[in-house]
Amino acid sequence: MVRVGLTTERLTQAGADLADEVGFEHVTVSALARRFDVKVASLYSHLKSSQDLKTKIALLALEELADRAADALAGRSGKDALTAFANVYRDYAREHPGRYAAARLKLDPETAAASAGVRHAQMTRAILRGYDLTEPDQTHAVRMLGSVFHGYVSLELAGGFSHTAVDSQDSWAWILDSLDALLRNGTTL
Amino acid sequence: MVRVGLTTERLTQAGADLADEVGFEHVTVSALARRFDVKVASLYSHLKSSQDLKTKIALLALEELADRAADALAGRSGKDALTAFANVYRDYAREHPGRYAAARLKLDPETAAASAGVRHAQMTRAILRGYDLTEPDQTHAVRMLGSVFHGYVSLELAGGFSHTAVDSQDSWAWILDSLDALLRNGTTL
DNA sequence: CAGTTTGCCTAAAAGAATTAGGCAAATACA
DNA sequence: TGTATTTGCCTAATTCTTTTAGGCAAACTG
Repeated sequence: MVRVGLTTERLTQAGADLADEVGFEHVTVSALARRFDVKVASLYSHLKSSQDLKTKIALLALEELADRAADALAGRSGKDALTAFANVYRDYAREHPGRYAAARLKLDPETAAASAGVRHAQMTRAILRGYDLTEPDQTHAVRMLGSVFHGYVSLELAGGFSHTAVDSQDSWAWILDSLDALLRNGTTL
Repeated sequence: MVRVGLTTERLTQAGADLADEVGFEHVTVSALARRFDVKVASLYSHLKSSQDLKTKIALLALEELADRAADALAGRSGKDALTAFANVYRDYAREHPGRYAAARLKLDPETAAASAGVRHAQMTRAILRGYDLTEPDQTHAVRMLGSVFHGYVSLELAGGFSHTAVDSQDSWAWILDSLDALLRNGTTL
């Protein structure tokens, strides 16, 4: 009976990889056990439940995403920062569709408050400091940016933009131009 | 052995109701059978599989949403149309969170092409006719509107906007104002 | 009212989640 | 180094969900 060396971290990582391969909705404790070639019950020393596994994958994805975003924002401001930030989301979702789906999991309020989700909000506000917005407009703008980024990425991932001849990359650039213009003009449009 | 009168339509309807009550991800053939007080196997005369049920709920939701949107658009144009259309999405998602989640299910291309999803795209284009956009800008704008509506609604539903003092309704209005202004100004921002 | 269709059933297999309790490997400690 | 303790992974069992096969009776067809 050789010990494989399971830990919560390794399980979470492998679960995230599994999500990218088969889709987050198909991540299961059984499949994860198979991947480590151990019995299912063995995972329950490290994970409370199937839901717990999903939550841990979500938190991992949020961390990774926040780390990448922080990297991308370093030394940038204005439209440059906006674009870099937006591309982090889009690129991450394309590279890691399962992890991205996990990041969209609805977390209970305490878990969400302790997650990297708060860093995301902070970074969005940091970007908006490059534009001239005061409250409550800044909050409105935070929400708008979050909506556009998440909405675009998730529609694109679902294949929603593959029917038309127009290239998705062009639409993305156009949208970022538009958002930048919008924010520069403040509320006086 | 009294016959309950199961039909695919009744099952789909009840499945949609169930989704609104317990969440689309918790919709199961077993739960649906329980609701009709019949044995699980009985549903398989009307449904091919669990996936089939989910797809049918998704198609139902897309139809309902398109019907509401068509109603809302009748006799409106410009910002009035834009606002009415956007509110249909948001209101539907708030009234029927399970159905809305179902409508976001990834459908295989043929199913999607035969679904009410195409009406949604057509209506979005109809709204944009009230603004002065030519291709490919119109396509970019279609994608942007879709992203914002879907993104906002899904973030709001996930509770993402409940942490701040700023009212979600105000942000929504601000965003619609911004989009209208953006589209009115064309690409010359 | 006989014949056919068909709706809901029982039965059964297989995958997935979860808990309880056990044995052996790793670690601690004398 | 040998013993004691912890702990990692196991077997076993329960429950729930999905899905298929085959049967009987109710509802239409004539």
